[in-house]
Amino acid sequence: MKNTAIAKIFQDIADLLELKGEIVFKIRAYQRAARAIEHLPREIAVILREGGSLRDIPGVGEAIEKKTTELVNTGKLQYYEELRSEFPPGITTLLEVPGVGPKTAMRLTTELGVNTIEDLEKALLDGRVAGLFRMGEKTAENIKHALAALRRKDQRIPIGEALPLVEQIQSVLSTVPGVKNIIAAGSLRRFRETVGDIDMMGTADDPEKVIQAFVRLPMVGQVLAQGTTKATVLVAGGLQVDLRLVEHQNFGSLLQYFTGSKQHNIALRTRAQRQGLSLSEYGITDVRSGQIETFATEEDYYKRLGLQYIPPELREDTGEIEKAEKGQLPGLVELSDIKGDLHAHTEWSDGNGSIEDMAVAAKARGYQYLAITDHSAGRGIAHGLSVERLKQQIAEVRAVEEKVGIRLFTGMEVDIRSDGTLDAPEEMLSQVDLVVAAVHSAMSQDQDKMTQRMIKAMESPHVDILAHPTCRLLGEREPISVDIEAIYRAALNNYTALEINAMPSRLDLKDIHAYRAREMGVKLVIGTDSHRPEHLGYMRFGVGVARRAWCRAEDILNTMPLVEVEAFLRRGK
DNA sequence: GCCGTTTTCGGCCCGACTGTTTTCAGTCG
Repeated sequence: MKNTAIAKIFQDIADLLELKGEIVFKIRAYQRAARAIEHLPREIAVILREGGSLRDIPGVGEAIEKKTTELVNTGKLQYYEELRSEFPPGITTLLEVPGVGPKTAMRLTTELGVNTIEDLEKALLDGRVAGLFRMGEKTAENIKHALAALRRKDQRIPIGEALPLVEQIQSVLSTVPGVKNIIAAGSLRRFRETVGDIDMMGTADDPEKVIQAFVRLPMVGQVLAQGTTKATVLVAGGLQVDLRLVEHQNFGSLLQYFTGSKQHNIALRTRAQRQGLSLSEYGITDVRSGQIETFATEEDYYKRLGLQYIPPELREDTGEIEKAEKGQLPGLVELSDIKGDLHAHTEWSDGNGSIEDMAVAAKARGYQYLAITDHSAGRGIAHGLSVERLKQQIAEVRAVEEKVGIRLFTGMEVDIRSDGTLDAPEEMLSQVDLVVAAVHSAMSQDQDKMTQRMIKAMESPHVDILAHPTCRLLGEREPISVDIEAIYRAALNNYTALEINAMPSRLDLKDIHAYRAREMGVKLVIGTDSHRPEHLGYMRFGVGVARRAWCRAEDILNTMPLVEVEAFLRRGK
């Protein structure tokens, strides 16, 4: 059983216990464990198989360890089955409706026989909800709206769409006179791969003016609320954007609060409590004296708590606070550390720019090198390179290299066939500086076959990089089924770098995978898989993933200067 | 149910909003 499935069950248990009216602390314990398991960089099944302990996972104690073990070993959990049988099936879906909490859900079920979203809709329409004791027209109306919004709302949107939107908003609002800061907090600032909504914060001399400019932005579809310091709007696709203006001296505490994650903040407050401090979005209060200290910057805020500054990408309550206490947080890789891109396409296969276009764009980014890795001739891939065309391409790469003045690596992105062989003859593979291998077909193979297939490819003496290792497309295609730990080991044994593919639709490896790979000592590389010159800008998305994986510059191959990358390519695997 | 330079027992994050009350429960982030 996968971690995601285990986490889902514990979250479900928390919901059911909430409906049951259990004490909140027990409910929180299950929620915390669910989140911790969801974010775990290793599969629990693997940890157990290797005789490891689950008690190291924060929030997992004796009872939850036992239940997790039962789930992994039998695929079922007695406790969960019994708990579920106490309620009508589907009742927890009611909790997904904003405004409906456990108390309301239970009353809907017991007093109105409402068990599903459809039942709820009917009960709202015929006025039964409004007729409940301590409920009224207004409450029913609010639930009706929330339900409509829930249906309309698209899934969480990829960070690749959200970030450019935020930057548009920033660029307009920062021109309003008197604006000092405008920044997105929340999951976007933590660089999660998808975001549910956008929380923006700022400081300004005249907040009202900024709010007015905000609600008049061209991308705003509907204004939900507008006050003097706060406004909420919907933009295209139903995405909600909040803007909140605050006093300058409070900016640090507020930014910290709204950046989250919730789990990080809870852990932080629990710790502060032991020091006699109480944390809130307004600052840090000394419980005994009642004195509140405010903070203009997050750096000062963390410092006051006796902690190293914790970068937003690490704020997930996965051990960052303990490390910050000891001053042991790693210095994370920055976009400015990147010295080149080792995965790019041109019009020689399915790309949209010439070799020169790509080289010029790479040079403009300050890169020392760029690899041209067009597709091999394999089935399903447009305009793959033949032996003859590759020869011509190499000649052109060399000419452009001379002309533009940037080191260009000749290369190929070669398809890994279903049996693990490479879709290019030896005479091609041996001619290029760098080979990127990737799965593009037969993605539904079973786990054993897929794992063997990829390992076989990595064992080829020519393969330098395994690209987008899990082949997922965010919101579109599930990852392939593969023993990911075996892939890490094979990468290590065969001196193959694993790619963090920076295309916003891929982000593959994802954060927790990259975390574990790094921990095992695997060399990672961030590649944009660019198909046109401006795609080189995707690099920042890959860097975001790497930072969430706690990567330092030295963990990433393409932060290395040219000579070291050349040494890597000559490593004689 | 978890956890410990207060504790193996007794605690457990913080504040705001809303609607329906007549002092607050429920929900949210």
